[in-house]
Amino acid sequence: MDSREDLTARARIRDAALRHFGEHGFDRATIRGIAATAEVSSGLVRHHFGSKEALRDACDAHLARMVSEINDRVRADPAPGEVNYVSVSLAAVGPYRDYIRRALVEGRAEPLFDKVVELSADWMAEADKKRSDRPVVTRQARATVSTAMALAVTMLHEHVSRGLGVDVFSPDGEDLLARVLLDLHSHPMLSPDEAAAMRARLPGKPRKRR
Amino acid sequence: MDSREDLTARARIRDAALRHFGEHGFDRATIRGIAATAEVSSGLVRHHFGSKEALRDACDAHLARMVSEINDRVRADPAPGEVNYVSVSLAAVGPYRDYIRRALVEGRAEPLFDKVVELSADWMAEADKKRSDRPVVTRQARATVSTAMALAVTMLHEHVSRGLGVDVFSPDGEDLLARVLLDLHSHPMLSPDEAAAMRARLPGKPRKRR
DNA sequence: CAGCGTACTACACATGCGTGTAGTCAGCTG
DNA sequence: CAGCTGACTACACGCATGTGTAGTACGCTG
Repeated sequence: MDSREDLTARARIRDAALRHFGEHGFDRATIRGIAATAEVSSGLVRHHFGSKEALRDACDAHLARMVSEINDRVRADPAPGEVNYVSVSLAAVGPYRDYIRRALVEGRAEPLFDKVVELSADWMAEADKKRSDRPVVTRQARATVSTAMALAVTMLHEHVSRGLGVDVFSPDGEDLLARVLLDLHSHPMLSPDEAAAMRARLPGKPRKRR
Repeated sequence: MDSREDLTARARIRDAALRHFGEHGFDRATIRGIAATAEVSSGLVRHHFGSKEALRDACDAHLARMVSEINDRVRADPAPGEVNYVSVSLAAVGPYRDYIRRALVEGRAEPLFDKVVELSADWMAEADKKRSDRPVVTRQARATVSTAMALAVTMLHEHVSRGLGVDVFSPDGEDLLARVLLDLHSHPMLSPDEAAAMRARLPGKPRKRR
């Protein structure tokens, strides 16, 4: 098998950029380095993408397409018991993990985040059916925060790995993480009364559903 | 009041660096820019800190000191009903927020993260007393993941703000966020049986407490 | 074959940046 | 006063990097 994997030069450049941006960050990554990885001249990078920023935009766009595909796949398959399907799906993207992490933290990759929120909201809609009390905040709001939390482990994987004593991206780490998440997600930190009491102590007027 | 705030040049440089690193990131921030903000020559930056990386190390160290102080203060004051004291404390640091965010995501600022985990573990020890079943994973592990989750909103604040429709760092945003967190933390995503079922379906041998 | 557009390369340019050097000035010590 | 040390500045060097330009090879179309 050819090391260039039969991809067009343009695609090879994009993939190399994804890797370099992910590994070193946008600033430290160099067009020359990307070109070398893609086995093309640095001029060709400019020829195809125009500028470094445009190259990153192309990477973002490519990522958005891939996330759409994953999204459709997950949506097609009910995948019932998957708590942290979010992390799983993202981890599955493998080499793109670092890129995604940076993109998310820098506030880019909106479609990615929003798609995952959608998914989360769907799942939450199911869960809400079994719920006795009426939520005081939108499902959208809950899904958003919940998504951010689900992504936290990936975002802070160095620290989480250190705290757990295992690399969270290793099989052992994933296993332990799953057990921790199961525990956290099945044991509320607050009882309903505690929550109500604290909500009552919140400053400002009681907020209506938005 | 003097705009230079009566700080020594060294301190002004450090503070300026904190701001610049936070706003633009380590790479995009320039020693010259930092020097300008601190109203000193770029040479003095080198004189005091030796190199750009050493300057960042000094920032990290300064941050660690501040976090220690916050840590002690929080520990001294029982601060009973504070769910998201983590975010609160960090948000309180204000101008350092962006710096902290980057440091955490880049895997630096270990003392910061670990201190917060400690705090979280303390809180969790209290909560565990009211718990009927015996956790299958360490408190340390739960505290770690829980801390990462608590930090998620700050890490991904752009996306969370977009999802909530309010800037999470504005008063309105903080209020809404508190309500969302109260809801999420008082309603488990999984029932104990569901969790048990899913745990049973996990691959690998059942893991002992570590 | 002529003409032409596209993929692609080699190379030069300009610039911003971290760093290194030399030197000034104030304050302290003997 | 002489001598020294440390805070501080001005300035130049070298280098990496994004970008711009000129040119080549190849395939298509008439």
